[in-house]
Amino acid sequence: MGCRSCEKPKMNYRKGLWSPEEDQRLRDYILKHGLGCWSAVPAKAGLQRNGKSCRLRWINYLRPGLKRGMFSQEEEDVVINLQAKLGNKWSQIAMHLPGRTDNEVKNYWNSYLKKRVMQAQGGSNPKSPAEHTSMSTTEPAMSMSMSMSMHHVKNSSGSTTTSHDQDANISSNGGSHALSASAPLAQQAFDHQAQQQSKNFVFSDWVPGPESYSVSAHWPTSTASSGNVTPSHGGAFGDQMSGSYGVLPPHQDHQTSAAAHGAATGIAGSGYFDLLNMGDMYGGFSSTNDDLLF
DNA sequence: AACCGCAACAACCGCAAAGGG
DNA sequence: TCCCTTTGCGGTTGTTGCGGT
Repeated sequence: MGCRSCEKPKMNYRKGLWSPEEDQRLRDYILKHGLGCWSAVPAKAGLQRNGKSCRLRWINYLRPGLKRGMFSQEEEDVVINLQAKLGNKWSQIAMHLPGRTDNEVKNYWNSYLKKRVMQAQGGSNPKSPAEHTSMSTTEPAMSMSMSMSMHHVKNSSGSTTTSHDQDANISSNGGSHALSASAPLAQQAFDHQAQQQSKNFVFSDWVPGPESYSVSAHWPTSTASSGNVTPSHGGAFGDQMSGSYGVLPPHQDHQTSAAAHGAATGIAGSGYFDLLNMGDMYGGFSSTNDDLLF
């Protein structure tokens, strides 16, 4: 783990929001050199950030395959139920949500789902992580039933829309019930979705810059899951990271309008790198297993 | 138009675990 | 085995945009 070869000159690191230029630098660097010693990335990429910040930026925003935008009903169900079962183990929860980061899940929970759960529970405080932990290790099924009235909304054939096989396997460790949300919660979540209609369910606006990339990156071969890396929509994103990307409009800032996101979505299916499919390509993507699957 | 409150999200901070020398 | 460094995770804070008054 330690990377003693990494020089680390003491410097005043930049903080705050990332500029498009910084994003581009980091993206370029990772594409060319792959993931390695984060502490060395800033210097080598010409960024005045610390490695920690670079890592976070890559994981939460720049890396390919990320979904952006509202959570689907199924994703909400997964978050609610896994939170009830695991507590605030956001990285573990995120593992079940391809394309979602632990940070995104955490934010979504804190800003929305937690309140919904509280309301559904009659205003009582959500369980503390400790409570979750102890309950999940001893009586997970009880934990589920206590947190909300459960009923099945998914069938065993994997009708979840995440199209990730892993999702079909989500179940309580000790129980036989499928993960699901209570009807009130589901309705509330649906209402929330309706309110957020303007936010399209899109994938990362991770798009190449003005130039075409011809990448021959040094992705750790041991981490390039050959089983998952199966470009099926024209994109070449195998363990060689070879191929060139189409020329796209300049990178949009992450807070662009839904229309801009929609444009990106359209691009994905029109001969450019299929970002949509990448969510499946990197099925296990989460902040906790980048190095394993990338 | 200005102010305020709120929601959403990006990013930082601190801690613990992991790994190499 | 210890020390140091890096990485990963979760909590928290900061920023921005939007709607209401």
